[in-house]
Amino acid sequence: MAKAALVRNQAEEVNALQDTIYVIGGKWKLPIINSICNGNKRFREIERSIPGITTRMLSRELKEMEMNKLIKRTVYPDSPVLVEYESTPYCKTFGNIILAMIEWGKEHKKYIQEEA
Amino acid sequence: MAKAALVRNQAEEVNALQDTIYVIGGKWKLPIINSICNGNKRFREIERSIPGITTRMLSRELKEMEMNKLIKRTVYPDSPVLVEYESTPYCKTFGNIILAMIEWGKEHKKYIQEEA
DNA sequence: CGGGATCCTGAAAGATACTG
DNA sequence: CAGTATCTTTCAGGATCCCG
Repeated sequence: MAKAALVRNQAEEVNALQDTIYVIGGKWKLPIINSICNGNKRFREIERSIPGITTRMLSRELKEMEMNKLIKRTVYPDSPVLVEYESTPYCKTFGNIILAMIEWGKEHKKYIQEEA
Repeated sequence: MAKAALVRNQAEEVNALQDTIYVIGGKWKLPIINSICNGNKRFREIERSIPGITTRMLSRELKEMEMNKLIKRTVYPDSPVLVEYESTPYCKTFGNIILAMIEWGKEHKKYIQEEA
């Protein structure tokens, strides 16, 4: 009984972990979420804030994230057209993951530098 | 000055985030780390604990993780041969990330189920 | 500025079979 | 049990050019 419960919980946790990996998989989703949550609103602004990303990838990811209600896209049809992206509350649920990963990355860098 | 500091910190955080994504990228590294940290030691045991993984992927990842000092591999050369994998302290530094991701996955499942 | 449309490659991952 | 060896496929991601 206790054994069964333990096994079930482990399976549940692996599944949860794999689901999360599936949702935020790839190189760009978390950096984009992070950028927008940091207050970047414009396309080029977000682009510049993420080293290495191309317009194509940013465009694709933003579109997908809008469909998935992760961000809100607003067009102000003056000329020239102005577009703004905002994070939704749902987007902010990734905060803990992003913080943990930033933290790990900083520690890792320290570790690497001490070794060298 | 304050602005410069803010910008620098943001850049530093993006880099840390991207470094972390690079290190734990792919579908399998975190689930494997999680499994071993949960006490699974044997190859087939780890394999069974991770839905969808193939022996090939597990074999490759374990080898790489051993090289990177994430795990320790011990062979007990009785017959039949016995092999055990253990997590190193370095491996455990991913704990917070994994916990945050498991937590998110569970919440996400609740959210999906409420919608349906 | 804010993207879209195409074309293309490399690496990740899957399938299957086999070994000591 | 604990893997290795091939072969194949998919697709995320890059490069480039184009548009209003």
